[in-house]
Amino acid sequence: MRIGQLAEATGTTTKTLRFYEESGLLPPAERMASGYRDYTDDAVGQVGFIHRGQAAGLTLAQIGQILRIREHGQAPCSHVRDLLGERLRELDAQIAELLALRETISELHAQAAEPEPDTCSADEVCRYI
Amino acid sequence: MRIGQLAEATGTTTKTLRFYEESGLLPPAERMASGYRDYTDDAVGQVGFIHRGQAAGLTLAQIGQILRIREHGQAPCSHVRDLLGERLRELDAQIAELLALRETISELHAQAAEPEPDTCSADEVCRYI
DNA sequence: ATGAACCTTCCAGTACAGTGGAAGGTCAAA
DNA sequence: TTTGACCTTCCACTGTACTGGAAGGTTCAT
Repeated sequence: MRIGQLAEATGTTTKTLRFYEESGLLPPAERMASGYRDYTDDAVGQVGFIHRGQAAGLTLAQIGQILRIREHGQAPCSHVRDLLGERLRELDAQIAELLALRETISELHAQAAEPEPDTCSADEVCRYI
Repeated sequence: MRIGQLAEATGTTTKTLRFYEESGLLPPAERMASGYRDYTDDAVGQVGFIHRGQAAGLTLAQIGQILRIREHGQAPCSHVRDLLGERLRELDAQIAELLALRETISELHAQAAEPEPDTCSADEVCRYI
């Protein structure tokens, strides 16, 4: 399979696949006589793993860690457990922050929903902020 | 006021203040004979406006837009209203996305909380992802 | 006069996950 | 044979908001 076909099969771009290879997330592909990358069907699953990792909120660096543990012949389960736990805590913090921000903005927006004030004092940029 | 004093008064750094000036968020400061930037007290309020804008979830580019409207002598109220409304919609989408992601990760994490499986098939990287 | 603390400019780098484009090679069909 | 789609490498850039550091000038106290 050539890189364009793999890209189509996995819903990504050739640029991204080369970037993944360069980043150590995909093993360097075999090459055809022409120099074109020649992927086996396994590659679809490998890219799928990367995408599932991303969907689970992991960074490419973290996905790379898991892959490297697996390459060393170990089961990366406990590491994955830790990563997911950590991500969960980060997410909770992030969501709380965003909800607080939403409150702030919601109030500002409600105030700003009033008709254009004729009296915007010249010494402030905007009374709503 | 020199730049270090303004930085302290506004809770930021000299690097950041020079960056704001370069980005057009602060008017170029007057200079002393030595070449040092010389700020008036107004600058504290100007930096405060930037910080309040950031706290309201606006980007520096958006804050710059508001400032430029104000410079043209217009009241930027309706523009601010639009920006806040847009930001609110973005936030809602972002929060929904994060909550969905939290669900996904939570499930994966619960599965991964079981004791280390002895049987991790060799053809998958990690059964939890 | 000398050292510390402050200031100046300029260049470059951070994190993240790619994206854009140039210059050139390969392959199949018309 | 030539056109078009595909592939290769390499380098640089995107956006966001700064941050780090070098090399040098200024101010003030000791």
